[in-house]
Amino acid sequence: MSKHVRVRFAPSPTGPLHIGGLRTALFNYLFAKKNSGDFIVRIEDTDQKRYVEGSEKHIIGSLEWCGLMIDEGPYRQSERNELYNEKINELISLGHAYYAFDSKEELEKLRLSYEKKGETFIYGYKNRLALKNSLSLKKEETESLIGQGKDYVIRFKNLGKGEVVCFDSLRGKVVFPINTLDDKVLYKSDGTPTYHFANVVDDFEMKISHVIRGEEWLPSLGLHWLLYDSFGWDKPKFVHLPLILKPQGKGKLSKRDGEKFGFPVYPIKWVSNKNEMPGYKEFGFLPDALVNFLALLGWNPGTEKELFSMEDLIRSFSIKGLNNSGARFDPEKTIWFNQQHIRLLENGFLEQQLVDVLEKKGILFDKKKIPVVISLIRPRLDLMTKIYSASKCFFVRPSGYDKKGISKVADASSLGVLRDLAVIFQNSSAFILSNLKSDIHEYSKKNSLNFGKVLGLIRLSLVGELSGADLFEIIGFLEKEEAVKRIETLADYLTK
RNA sequence: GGCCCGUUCGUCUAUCGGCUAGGACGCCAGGUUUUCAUCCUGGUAAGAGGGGUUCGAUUCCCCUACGGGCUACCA
Repeated sequence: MSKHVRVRFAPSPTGPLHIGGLRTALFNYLFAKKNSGDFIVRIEDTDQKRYVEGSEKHIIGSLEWCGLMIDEGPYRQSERNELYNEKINELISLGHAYYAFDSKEELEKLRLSYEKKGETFIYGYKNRLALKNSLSLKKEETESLIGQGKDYVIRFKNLGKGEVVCFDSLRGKVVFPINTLDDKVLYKSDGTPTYHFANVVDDFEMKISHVIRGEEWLPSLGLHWLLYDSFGWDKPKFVHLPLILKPQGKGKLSKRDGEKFGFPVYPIKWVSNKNEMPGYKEFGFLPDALVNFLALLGWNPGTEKELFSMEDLIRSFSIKGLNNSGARFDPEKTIWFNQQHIRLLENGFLEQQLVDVLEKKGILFDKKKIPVVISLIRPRLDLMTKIYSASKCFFVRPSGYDKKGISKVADASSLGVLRDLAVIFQNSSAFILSNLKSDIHEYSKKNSLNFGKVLGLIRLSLVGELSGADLFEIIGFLEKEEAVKRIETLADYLTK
């Protein structure tokens, strides 16, 4: 009975897509897929001045990387001018729009003078007859001005009184007194529509059933509502999503917060002639993890489940689970989600990733040993980019030693201890790890050394730092000769 | 300034009038018998304030405060 679900994601190509926009796209996508509907992408490029080269590519690329499959589009508003022309003429003949000839400078002046009085200038019902437009001028004057090629815009003609009662699926009734609304410009003097007009026309023409967009559009809902009414069109359902706020401080998340706080704000890297900003992908995040995190920022399934695949999200998604207050973005939690999603990965996938890095770095390795390495490093992988740093000790000798690590475990006695350890390793004839462990324990006890510190010393010599896989697993992997060699190398290093 | 929206642990959130206010991230402590990490257990910490309505309000209504958004021939 209810009509076919069609939703759209409508970004403007004024720069890269950031995670706020991505989340809007995601909720649209989830809603569409949940209801076997269509996910449409429409590029809102009515403002040529703000067009940024490469934006569209970045937007589409980001959606693709996250697994948001586009059913229709991308449409471009710049290619649909004929339609808007037709519709604006219709609106004028319906008496709901009019020509206005005031220059930007004149209006700017007016605004300023109102501001000085502590009032707000509204181009609308109250004062439009005192301004230069087709409502105040005689018909001939208007025609002559247009005939002369004078610049004009087309404005929406507000009723001026009463109120417009709108509905938002999340907030219920939203009421705007019409006298606080202005006669918004629908058509610019360059002959292209503004956002408001193109957006409403397209949503109608594309048979959009649900408009799911950011809360920053809520103040425009009144205007949009009136536009639908003026045309006599059926309205879609409206859902205004809460905004994503900065991790710290005031305001909504912005593109510059990434640089400021050191976390990515773009799904994939953004390259412009000015700079190159890595995205979640380049930081080592899995798209599923980003999607999972973003979905839970402003939505909840009503259960205590936290980990979702895209399929899970589609299955559980509902508008009712959406929440209506802004959410602060927490970079820490994205890492946790990523770690969790890495744990869900197939071994084969991780093994292939490791093989790829090793080959790229030109490091020789025994392919049979890859699965063992993966099983050892897997629990400590939070970012995919760490797959190499976490496993390099299995393939190459430390290129240096972590300074903090040295200061933590090394002291005057370390040199002697390392020499002794090399001997213990050497003498461990069968090289059975449990025996080796008890040998080292006994040695520490005999020399009243802290066992943990001794192990730290060994770790430092084998790995180069005080982190990584289980120490005895590493020793077993490297085997006696290599382990001894690395211990002696650290000893030599400390001699200097 | 005007208009619109919002307000539960530090953060993300649950609660559709009965709450000893639940979960997750983070942090802290302990355990997996002495390394790294995972994991497990426990701990920490909250309904902005004031009025109503009600037997009973975090939940409903109003006011204030605070936060957010919009206020362009930008989207």
